[in-house]
Amino acid sequence: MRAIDSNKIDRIKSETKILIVEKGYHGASIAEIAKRANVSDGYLYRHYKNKSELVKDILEKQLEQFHDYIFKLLDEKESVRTITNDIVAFLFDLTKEEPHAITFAHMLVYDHDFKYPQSRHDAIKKLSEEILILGISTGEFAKNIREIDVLLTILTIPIKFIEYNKKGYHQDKLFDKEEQERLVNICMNALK
Amino acid sequence: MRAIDSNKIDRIKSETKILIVEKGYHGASIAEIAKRANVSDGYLYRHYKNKSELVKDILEKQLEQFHDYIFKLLDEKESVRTITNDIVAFLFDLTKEEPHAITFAHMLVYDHDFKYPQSRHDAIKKLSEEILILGISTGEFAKNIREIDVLLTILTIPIKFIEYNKKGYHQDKLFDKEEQERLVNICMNALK
Amino acid sequence: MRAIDSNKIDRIKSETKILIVEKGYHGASIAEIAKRANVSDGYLYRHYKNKSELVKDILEKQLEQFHDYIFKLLDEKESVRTITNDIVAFLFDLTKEEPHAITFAHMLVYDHDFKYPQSRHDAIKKLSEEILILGISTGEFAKNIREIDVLLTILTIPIKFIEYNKKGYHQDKLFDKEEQERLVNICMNALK
Amino acid sequence: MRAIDSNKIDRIKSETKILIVEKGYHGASIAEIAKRANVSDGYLYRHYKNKSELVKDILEKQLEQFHDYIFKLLDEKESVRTITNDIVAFLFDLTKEEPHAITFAHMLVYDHDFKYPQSRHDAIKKLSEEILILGISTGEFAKNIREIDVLLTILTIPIKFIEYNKKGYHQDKLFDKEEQERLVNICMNALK
DNA sequence: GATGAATGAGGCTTCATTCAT
DNA sequence: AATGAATGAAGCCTCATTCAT
Repeated sequence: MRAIDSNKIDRIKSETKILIVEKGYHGASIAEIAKRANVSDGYLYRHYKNKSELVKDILEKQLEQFHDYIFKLLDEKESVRTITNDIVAFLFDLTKEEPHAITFAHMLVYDHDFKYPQSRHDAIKKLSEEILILGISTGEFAKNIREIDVLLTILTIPIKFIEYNKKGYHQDKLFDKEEQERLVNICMNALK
Repeated sequence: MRAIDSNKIDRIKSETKILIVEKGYHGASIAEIAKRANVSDGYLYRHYKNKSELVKDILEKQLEQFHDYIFKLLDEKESVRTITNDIVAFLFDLTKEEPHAITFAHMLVYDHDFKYPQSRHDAIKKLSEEILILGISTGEFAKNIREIDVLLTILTIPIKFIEYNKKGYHQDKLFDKEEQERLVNICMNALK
Repeated sequence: MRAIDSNKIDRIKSETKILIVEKGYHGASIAEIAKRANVSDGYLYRHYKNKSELVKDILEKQLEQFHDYIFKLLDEKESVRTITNDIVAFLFDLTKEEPHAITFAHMLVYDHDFKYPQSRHDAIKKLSEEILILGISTGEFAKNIREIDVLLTILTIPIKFIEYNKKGYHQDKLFDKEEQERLVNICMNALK
Repeated sequence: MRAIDSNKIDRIKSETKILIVEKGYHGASIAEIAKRANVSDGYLYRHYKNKSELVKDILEKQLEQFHDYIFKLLDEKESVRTITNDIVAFLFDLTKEEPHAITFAHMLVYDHDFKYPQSRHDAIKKLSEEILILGISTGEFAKNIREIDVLLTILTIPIKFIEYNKKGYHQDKLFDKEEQERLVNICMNALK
């Protein structure tokens, strides 16, 4: 990766992600990130105000990519089921490519050392809202379903599924089509 | 000779919880915990080997209480629905009494600086297992439901519901009977 | 020892010696000394101003016993050789009874955390002086021998011999008559 | 970019030596060493893993220099007397240049807080061994002389002589040729 | 633009000592 | 008289950040 990617910033981002998953936000020192990225400690501060901003940038982009993908699905698809199915597929694929991606996000959401971006909070609210509207209009959701229920199921269950797997609960089948289908069913049933 | 002032230890535990919720594990310094608890810095180390042990003790007891409660429900109740209902009620009550309790646990589960207790991991696995067996036997669960699905729904959705509320998603109605019923329905439908 | 010796102070002294040899002056904490001596932490401070005084008292008494023994020899004996022989015998016997006694003294003489007693400094000076006078008068010493040479040989070599043995230099023969004789010869030859 | 200021490290080493002689290993705090060396507290840790390593490095180099010098003498000289003479001269010169050098070493040898380097232990054993062989072959030593006797005399007496002088025993003449000769005679006579 | 030497605030922890009981 | 609960000063060390080169 270092050989191919001559871009220092990319190397920094990549090593930061890895190190944070390995050692947590605090355990990931600037010195070690810089060393692994083959960059000087000071270089980092020419692009980011501080450690927190670096990490926020990485996380924000990862979440943005996820949220944008769902917004795009909402533009294209006409049923919540297909959207849910695509979300699960997206997350399964992401995990296959970057096994730590979801853990990375999880670790930071509850770390007070850097602030969770407001923009992502807003995006999640908007997504839940739009999915709710769609689900009601297509009749896939019961009448008393609310935004938070969408958040609790479609946007939480697939992510938690991946995390629990990594943590050693349930390891028979890994992220295949059958699991994917079961997850989608669980989510859709939940909101029916 | 003076008797051990058990208030002091209680104050330490209480302030530790609050401070960790406010500032995270790292942000919660021994010095500030001691100051808020009106106790000397060194006092803490007469009762706990170190910061990590103090926090682990608090967390473990809280989780143990929760898990034991569910084990008791499993002994007494005969349907998953009533158990789920009681779990939600328990968590709502806990949150009313100690608004930070669940956030506190969340913050630590993903912190690398101290190890999540294996005993709790095991307890959660056993709980999912037993609830699954009950749900299958009563016909409340579909045939293809697995342990992890129980974990993802009954043991995750109510907790996440409370967390998302605290974080400002959906704040109209707080933890009343109506919400409780809706959550139970979502969980039971999910696994049907 | 504890059962026989009901005297708390003696138990404290004894455990202090052992612990200092095991862990050094700093490593020997009041808490552990008190625990081993089966006495409360505070008890100690009813008899000694502080840790340093406790240790000084123990050391001083041990050195005093040694020095007084030599003064007595000087009163009784008429040759340096017999005195030297008795000194070596005394130190060998002491080491057999209390293997750590000499190490204990060595550890403290160079520890700045407590002051070496002036009285012992004076005693050593006086001893060297008197032995020198005797050696010159008996013709056992050369004319150019001085106090410090007595100190360097008769009062240093036997002690260092025991220490070096404990530290693992030369372990064939332990503190027997043959070794004793050799040491005495070395000292006497040195000053001839 | 700045080059490493080797003066700083030298200053640290120098002040560490002085402070340890003044106050002992424990009494010499990192904070005071840094302050006296006009360096930040943390600076030290960019060059040494911890306090113990810093001190060990200083001590080891000093002892190594001394031992290497003696090994060199053994290669070149053909009598123990000339070697002993050179050892005493070396130590006298060292003390004139660095009055604390020998005290510094003494203080650490008996301190439990940091381990005496095994390499130095081995070197001393080897030195005693080689000097013994030479002394026997030249007829300078009696037949019953052993390694430990060499250690007790040639390698101990000159050092102790300097220490006792610093401590105020015998201060008339300081480290001149006459004293040197007397010390050599004492050592050589001892082993004859 | 880039480096990496150097800083120093702040964290955790220990333990001799005090004093209420 | 004796205890041992409680204190808090002081120590070691880490690491994000700065800035001279």
